[in-house]
Formats: sequence, C-alpha cells, structure tokens
Amino acid sequence: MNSKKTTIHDIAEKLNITASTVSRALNNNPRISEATKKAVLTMAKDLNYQPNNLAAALRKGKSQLIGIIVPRINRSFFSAVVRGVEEVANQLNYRVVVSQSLETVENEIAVVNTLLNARVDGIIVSLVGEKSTDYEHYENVTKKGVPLVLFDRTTTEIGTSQVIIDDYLGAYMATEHLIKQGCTKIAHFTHKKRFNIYNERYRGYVEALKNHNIPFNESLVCEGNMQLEDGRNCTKRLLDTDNDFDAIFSSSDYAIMGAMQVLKERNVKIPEEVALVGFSNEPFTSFTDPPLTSVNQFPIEMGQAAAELFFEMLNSTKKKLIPQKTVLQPELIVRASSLKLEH
Amino acid sequence: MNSKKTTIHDIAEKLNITASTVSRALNNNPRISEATKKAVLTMAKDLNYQPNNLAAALRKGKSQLIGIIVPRINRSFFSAVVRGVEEVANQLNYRVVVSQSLETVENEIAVVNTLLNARVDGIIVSLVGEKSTDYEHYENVTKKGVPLVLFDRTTTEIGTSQVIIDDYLGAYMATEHLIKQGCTKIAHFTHKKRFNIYNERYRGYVEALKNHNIPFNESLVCEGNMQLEDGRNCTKRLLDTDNDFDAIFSSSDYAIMGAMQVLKERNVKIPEEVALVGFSNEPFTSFTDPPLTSVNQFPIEMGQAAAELFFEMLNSTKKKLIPQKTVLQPELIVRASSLKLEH
DNA sequence: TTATAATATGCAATCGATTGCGCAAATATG
DNA sequence: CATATTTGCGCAATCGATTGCATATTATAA
Repeated sequence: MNSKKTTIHDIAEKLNITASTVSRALNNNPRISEATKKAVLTMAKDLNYQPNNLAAALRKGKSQLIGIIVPRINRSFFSAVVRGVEEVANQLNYRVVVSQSLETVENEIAVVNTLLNARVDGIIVSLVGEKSTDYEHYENVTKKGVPLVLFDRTTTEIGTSQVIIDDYLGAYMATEHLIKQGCTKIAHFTHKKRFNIYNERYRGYVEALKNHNIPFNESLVCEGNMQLEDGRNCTKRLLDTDNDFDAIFSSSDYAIMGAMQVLKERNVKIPEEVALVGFSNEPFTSFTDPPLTSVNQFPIEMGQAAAELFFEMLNSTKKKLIPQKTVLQPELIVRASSLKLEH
Repeated sequence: MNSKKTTIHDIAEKLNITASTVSRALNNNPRISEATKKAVLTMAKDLNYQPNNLAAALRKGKSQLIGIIVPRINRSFFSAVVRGVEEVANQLNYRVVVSQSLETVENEIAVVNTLLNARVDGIIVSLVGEKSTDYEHYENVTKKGVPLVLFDRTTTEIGTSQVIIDDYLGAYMATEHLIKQGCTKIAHFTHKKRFNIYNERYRGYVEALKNHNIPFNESLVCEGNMQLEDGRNCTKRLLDTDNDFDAIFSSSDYAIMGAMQVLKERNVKIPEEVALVGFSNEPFTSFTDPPLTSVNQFPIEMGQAAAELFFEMLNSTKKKLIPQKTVLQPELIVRASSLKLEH
C-alpha cells in the first residue's frame, strides 16, 4: 500500500527512458517529442506521481516561497495584506510563508533568519523597529541578493522597494473633509512613536489646517499608543481641560472608537457637537453607531502591489536595482460620524 | 562580494575535516568532541554560514513546514487561528504556509496539491465543502501518511483528528441566557447550508427551548448565508410577517448586525423589545451600540490545539492512529444587547 | 601487556529533480 | 548524393546536508 513515493526515475524505468527525459517532458521542454510527453504524463498519472518541489528547489536554488513578516497576523489590516500577496503569488505558482514579529525586534531577527534558512525567494515585511539599528538584519537580506519589499511601516534607511499609501494625502483629505463640514477646532490623535506613517498623517493634518487658514493648536494634539484606551484617555483629557473642539481626526480607528465611547458616555452628540474621523477603515467602522468615517488603506491592493514589486525585483537581471516606491491613493470613506451637513 | 553561499563543505575545508563532521557538529551530535564543535561554530560564524534547510529537508524527507488552508485569511476568526498555529509551530521550529481556498472546492484541491508538492509535513484545514465527494483530496492526504487536522468546519467522513468548539453548548448557553433574561419568543438565524457547526448550534437552540418548556416555533427560524444582508432580510421578514418575537439568537455576528441595523431603523428598542445574541465574538462586537452579546470561539486557542494535535500525529510511531477530537468550551460574553435585567 | 571498549572522525551513498554537453538519427540544404 | 542542420534523448554532475558503516585513535579492563 505504501509503495514508496514515486519519482521521475520510476516513471523513466517503466517507459525505458531516462529521468532527464521525464523531467523535461514534465516541464514541457520543446526538445521532447509530443509522443513521449504524452506517455510520460499518463504514466505519471498512473503511478500517482507527486512532484517533489524540495528537490527541484535545491537544484534550482529557488524555493517558490515568499516569506511575509507582519507584527500580528490576526489584525485585519495585515491579514488583508497577506491575502493580497497570496493571491498574486499563487497566480505565479508561489507559496506564502507567514511569520509574526509580535512587535519585537528580537523576534523579527529570528524570523528573518529562519526564513533565510528556508531559502525563501524573497521577503515582504511591515517593520517593527523605529531606530536605524533595527534594520541591520534586513540590510543583510538585501546584501545576500534576496529581494526585500517593505509595506506600510517602512523606512528609507534600507535601500529597497516599498509600498505605502499616501498617508499625508489621506490625512489631508480627512482633515479637509472635517473643515468643509464646518469644523474649525479639530483635535488630532497620533502615535507617540513617530513611525513614518504617523508623521505623514500628522503633516497632512497640519497642512490642511494651514491651507484653510485655521490656526494650529498644539493642545489639541494628543499622543498615545493608538489603542482604544488611548483614545478614551485623550478624549477625557480634551473634555476635562475644557479645550474647545468640534472634531477629532485620529490616526487610528481604535483610538477614535475610544473617543466615541467617551463622548457618548458624556452625552456629546456625534457629529453635531463633535465630528469623528478615523484611519484604516477597519471592518468594524461600518458597524458602529454612528458609522465611522475613515480612510481606506486598500490593504488587499497593498499586498498585491507588494507582491508585484517583489516579482519585479526577482525578475530583474540587473544586480543593482533602483528601489521602487509604490504609493497607493487612499480613499476617504464618509459615514455618519462626520456628516454634519446633508449632501 | 557575492562570494557564493558558504556550505558545510567550505567550513570543512577550512578546518581540514569533512562535511560529515561539520554537519554533526552543527547538529550537536554527541559523537563530536567539544573542541571541534567549537571550532566549527566559530568558523561558521566567520564565514557567515547560512544553513540550507532545503537540502536537509530533501535528505530527511521532511520540510519543517505546516500547510494551513482557510477559506479566507482576512477573516478575523481564521487569521486568529493561524496565529495560534504559528505560535505553537514556531516554538518547535516549524514554519506555517498559508493558503486560501476562497470557498471553492476546486481551489481547495489545487491548494492541497501544491502543498503536497511542497512536501509540507502536514496540513491543517477548515473545510469548504459539504458533500462527501468534496473530501476525496483529503482522503488522499491521509492515505499518503501526511498528518491532517481539521478545525471548525470539520467532518467525520475523513478519518482524522479535529478540533472544534462545542457549538451545541455555545448555542445552548446563548439561548438559555436569553430565556433567563425573560425572552420567550426567540428567533434563530442559521445557515442554509447545514455545515456541522450550524446544525449543532441549531440543536443547542432547540434543546434550550425545550428544556425550559418554551414551544419551538418553526417560523421564527430564518435561513441565509449568514452575512449582514441576510440578517437584514430575515429581520425584515420577521417584522413584516408580524411574527411576534422578543429576541434573536444568530449563528453569526454578521447576520445579527443586520438585525441590529433594521431594528434601529424601525425604532425597535434593543434589548428592551428585542434582545440580540450573536456567535463568534468578532472584534467588532464590543464596538457596536449597544455592544453585542456573543459566543467566544477562542480562535487562537483553537489554532494552538490544532497544532498540538498535528504534532501528536507527527510524533506518533503507530501507522494507524486513532483520530482525536479536541472540543473547546465556548464562552458566552454578555454585553448590553441582551441585558434586559440588571445583574 | 593484550584484548576490549569507547571516542572521534571519515567515506560514500543518498534524497529527487535539473541541466550542460554530447551523440545518434532524422530531416533539410545545396 | 554529401554535408549541414534539426530533433530527441541519454550521461553524469550537481544542488547541500544527512547518515549507516568503517576506521583510527585513545582509554579501560583483564
């Protein structure tokens, strides 16, 4: 019953040809006659042949695997990106190996190493670190000639391709939207660790105010970890210090949810008294009451774009390729939480 | 600069020993002296040696990879399961390859095949199909001696281990909770495709009614695809046909969200007039207004349990192992949507 | 001191597929 | 008809690590 796995040699033997021919036949090599190809194919089926990619990978020096590293896979944004990558990769007969860095650089280093050991053909990653010393293991990757693509949480310190959305623009659109709804005292929630993405969003916020001649008020900016609780704290502080504000633009949907909770608890009307806009368009944003205006980051498309950049690098013949940067356009999804005017 | 990848042979040469010894030293084989081990280790570091798992995998016949197949990775339940699997797997130096079946059996078949080609050491899967003919490709897997573990959407038709939560119990708890809140006319939303899990939940609902002497009313059961829209339709139908009901227990959080929307639109008070309970404890359930009572399926724990079953199978010396079944206890998470009484 | 056991390492085959090179037969060209 | 070309396939090395068996050296026992 367990008649050993059948190999191309078994097929060759049965047909009185060599393994080379079988290999070429299976790979549809033009130098093999149609007749033998057909014979090989049917014999392969008869013997229930299952190709061993490991052997091919070893010989060819490529595993048809893409490693992808995300902080945590069970976060809707990241899992959606993975989905996008997977869909493009599968099309081209590549598989995706998923790893979590769990937000620590040590994990990240370990994970990069095991992926390299597994001889993945490339790595797609959303970074954990923020200091430039946190990137050495990635410089190692590029030095080895393994394609590396960054997404969302990126850096320019590693000279490699990346895909991001235009965070600046997203924030600008969000803020401008609030302004057009008549808001003039717009608070902003941002991350205390100033990743690129949060800095850009902050910039967008500030610029939108400036371009509409609204004075920037430092005390309306609140920093935190961008979690629900941080949003709650920021909102309480705003309310308690009696800072006058009529809108909040948060760089995170979770933080703005905290705001919504606190405002409701204190019977502040949304959006009449305070309008709310988040960032990321998390799946829950359409289920809140009122539904939350947010900025769509197109995570699936981001994954697809990352995969495409990866394959470009992979297929590039040049040794030194110029890092590409794909910038996706964000989309402001307007829902009731910010709609003070009828449209 | 690109001085070829260094192999154990390079290390061997430098030290005037053979590759065998290097291999054994790196694997900490007791038959190698401490001295040479140390020498090998430092030389490996000096030469920037990166082990090639492909070669080892080919030789040993195992890849240290676990394939996991989910309908879609960007669904919070599934991504959380993947996270659980990954965490256990990494501990044991295994990597996880993720694939999506995208809810079609054809995709599933293709994906199983490529995983087998990649020589994964086993497969963990939540099934797509519902007909027994949909399982042939999996019977193939077990026949080849490749460990297979099912989770959530399982079947007993494939003789293999599985991990599920006690869906019956979860539904029973949910229904009983509603009864204790004083509800007597409890509607139920279920899936029109009667996967095991939905059948079990249906059973739990019916049994809870029975045990509390509440008559079962067929017309309060509504079937659909368990999406938001289905929940909306079911709720409208219930309202429009003037079926009297004071609660809904839905086998899906999405469907119950549809219910919440429609009820709000029609100014039906939640939970006073209609109490709501969902299933799955999706992340958004705590963000709705009112927050949604739901049944926690412990997805991360489910992933961990699946991984543990996998490793049990892997390490079992017996050829024929008895399929194990891990049943997790669900937890009813009570939130405002069903709380008619103060606690 | 000799036989025996333990220790440390080498030899060579192996996992399964790929591929450059070579060669014979078939076909085309002049 | 002789030479050149194309077609179809085989030979054997190769990818890099593992491992059963053999061997040499040293330590121990009798």
